[in-house]
Amino acid sequence: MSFEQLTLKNQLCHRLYMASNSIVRAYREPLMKLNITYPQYVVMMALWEQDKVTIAALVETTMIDGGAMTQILKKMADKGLLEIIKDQYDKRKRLVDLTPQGQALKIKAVNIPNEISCQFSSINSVQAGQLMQLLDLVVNDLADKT
Amino acid sequence: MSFEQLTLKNQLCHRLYMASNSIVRAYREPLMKLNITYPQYVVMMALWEQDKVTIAALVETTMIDGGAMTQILKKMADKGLLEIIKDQYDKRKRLVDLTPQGQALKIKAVNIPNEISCQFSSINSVQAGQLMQLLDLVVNDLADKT
DNA sequence: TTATTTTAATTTGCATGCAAAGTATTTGCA
DNA sequence: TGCAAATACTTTGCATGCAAATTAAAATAA
Repeated sequence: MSFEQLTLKNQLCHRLYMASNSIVRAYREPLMKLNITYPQYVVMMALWEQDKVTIAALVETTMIDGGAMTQILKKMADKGLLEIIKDQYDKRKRLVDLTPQGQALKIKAVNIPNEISCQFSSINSVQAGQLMQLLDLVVNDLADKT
Repeated sequence: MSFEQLTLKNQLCHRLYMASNSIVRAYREPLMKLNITYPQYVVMMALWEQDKVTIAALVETTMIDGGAMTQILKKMADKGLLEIIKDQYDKRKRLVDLTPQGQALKIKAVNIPNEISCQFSSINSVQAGQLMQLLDLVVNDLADKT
């Protein structure tokens, strides 16, 4: 156990922290055209894949905090992108339902992945795949450590 | 340009987002013993490496936002970990100086990297190295895109 | 059935991340 | 020298992330 590990350049975590912040920042401008933030974009992607899901399901898919999710969904509902409906069979649950505008936003968003990937001049698709696999390992290792 | 890219499972960014949040969350408990947050820990690591630096230098090293840095340093100063001194040669600048307590905290922190790495059961050191290299590429590609 | 426990969301308080505006100082140029 | 432009920070407003407390409803046990 040495002090050498306590160095920023040796910290996987700091790398992740910087990379995550950098890439979220990169999304900011393209997403501004859609009038949504990055976490809101994540929610939209989840809903474009599967609509009319419970908030709990959305929390699991996106890994966004439940408390934050409430606030995020409220803002998105205010923008008219979705509606939050009570589940008639279990009144504790709420179902999130995209509005036509929410559905339509997908078309405006379709080019965003390309806009972003254009900024990665030094990473090819193989490396991107490797990176995603390694990140999955990180997330899995850290999951459910209650 | 297909809709298939607009899928959470195909999003490098979402992987990064989840991984970064997960790992910062993992640091929460160990750091609570030191009474600091993760960004504060990053600042401490930077200062343990090099003390008496300007705030601008700290911002560059840590990649923490300047506005946030002001707040973070203020809290750390309140805790007695550091002092913020005016640069006598350039009164716009401030120098950050660790107190003896700030220096001493390093000893209590020395085991944290091990505590964290123990949680990575499915990643070996080679993969960790690969991951860090790939993340550096990401950060570099996205830097200075003003 | 009633009481206890669990589940699903919301709310609250604190700590950032980030953009934009504001404040001192210092530089640089006419 | 004098003033505009650049620097180095700080402040402010908004949007999360996260833990903890709270509320409402359903499931389970007694």
